[in-house]
Amino acid sequence: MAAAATNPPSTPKPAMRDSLIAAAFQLFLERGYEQTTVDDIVTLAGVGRRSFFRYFPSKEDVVFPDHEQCLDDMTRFLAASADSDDPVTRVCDAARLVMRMYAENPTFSVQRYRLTREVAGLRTYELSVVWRYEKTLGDYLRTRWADRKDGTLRANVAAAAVVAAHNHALRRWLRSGGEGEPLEEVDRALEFVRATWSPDAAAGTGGDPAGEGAEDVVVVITRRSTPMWRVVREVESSLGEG
Amino acid sequence: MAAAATNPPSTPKPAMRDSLIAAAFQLFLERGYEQTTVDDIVTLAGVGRRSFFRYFPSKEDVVFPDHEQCLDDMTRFLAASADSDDPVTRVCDAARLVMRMYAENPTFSVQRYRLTREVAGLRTYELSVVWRYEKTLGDYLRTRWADRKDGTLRANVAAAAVVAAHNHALRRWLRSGGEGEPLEEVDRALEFVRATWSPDAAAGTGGDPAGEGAEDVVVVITRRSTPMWRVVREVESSLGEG
DNA sequence: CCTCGTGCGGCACTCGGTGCCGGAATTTTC
DNA sequence: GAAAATTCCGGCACCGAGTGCCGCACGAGG
Repeated sequence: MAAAATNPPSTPKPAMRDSLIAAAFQLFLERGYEQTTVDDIVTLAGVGRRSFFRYFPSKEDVVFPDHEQCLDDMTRFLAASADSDDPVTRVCDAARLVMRMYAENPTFSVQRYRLTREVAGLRTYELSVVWRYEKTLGDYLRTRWADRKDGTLRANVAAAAVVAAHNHALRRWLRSGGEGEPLEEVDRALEFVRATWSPDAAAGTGGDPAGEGAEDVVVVITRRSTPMWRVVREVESSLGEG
Repeated sequence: MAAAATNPPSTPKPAMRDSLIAAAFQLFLERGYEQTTVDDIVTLAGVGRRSFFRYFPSKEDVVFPDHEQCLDDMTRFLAASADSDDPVTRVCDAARLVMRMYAENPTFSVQRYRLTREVAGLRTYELSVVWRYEKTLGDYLRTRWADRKDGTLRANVAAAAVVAAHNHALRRWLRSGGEGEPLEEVDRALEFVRATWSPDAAAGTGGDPAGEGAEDVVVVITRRSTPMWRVVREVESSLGEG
């Protein structure tokens, strides 16, 4: 809440926190989550029990040590968006942030996935985290569609759809053990959502906000039922703007 | 799971369970959820502490005493569906079941809503319940769209959209204090989802027997430098083949 | 009358989580 | 460079949720 005000350049890196995470996962993986007590963790880490709860509000939090930061990044990313951006596209890019974070440490992500699949308590905790992401996306869409008819309904449903598509790709990748390129999978899934949500015609320069150089490629998504002249007109006007 | 095999006609009605629910809500409403201990509840109900956990696995469960039954109803409802039914429509009807259950006891639902809004622990518990509904809907859609391209992705996203629309209407109604007709609101919201998901099919008619739709969305990727007439020719020939 | 199954209450215990305090380390200030 | 203040850490004591176990009362059946 009121913890870190300025630390985008480099994290102070508290050593004790990392050692607690390491000790916790070592024990979780070798004897299971519920079979490991907090006392076991702090004994292995060589610190006091009280210090554990200084860095992690609960035992579950040690399993998801980076989500708080990622949620922060997403909030800032959405806050830094311009009014000219397409809201749905922006939200999809925000979801990509989460996937990127998982992809940074594949082995860690897969290990955690195994844990969350087996332990019911961790699953519900993960649900609460996912809910915060969805709420963040929904809040952004709500403000962008404030003047629109059924704006909040549209925002809620769209946020849920984006989260579902992201999780679909994420889980597929995690189930495969971290093989393949997860970013491509999530792009496919999100493009599917975007296609069903801007059905008349969506055209623009390809994804990845940070990636330069691909200005040349144009992606067009439409439906069979849309008349060809409408597609052409939409594409031409979109190209004209760029 | 393996508890009740046959009790659709009439519930055996354990008296102690109901008295525990009544005592719990009385205390929750007058001094708050976290300020009420299980000992307080069983003292007011005049039963032993051990009996509380016989009927409710956790303190949170007493707040949602009917969801287990409702989830059971939904599962049976979906299992009893015919292959001729439109999957999306069927799932929307299943979501209506949940709304109906809330609408049966408006005051109770509103009181519970107030609690879940304030207490974080109850919110996450509710999330886990909602997740089970979403999973049930998703499993049904997955089997119905097993042969379809991107069937599981489509199922996951559609289930999430239906749940989001349902929750949107539900929360609006709960926030209003239980005024108005909740079923109408949820119908509107679900129709919105159905419109964005089966746009070709008109509302009401069973339509679209699971054949069309998957290949409805067309994705075209090309370059800026490609002449428009080549793009059009390519798209038209590609559509002709399909 | 005895027995067996069941539902309930009453412990005693584990473990997650918190408040509080004292001490050590580190930084600030003169 | 020493004293003072702040921060960080460990060690309690404590609360409350949840569980295992045992004993007891009650009703059904031989």
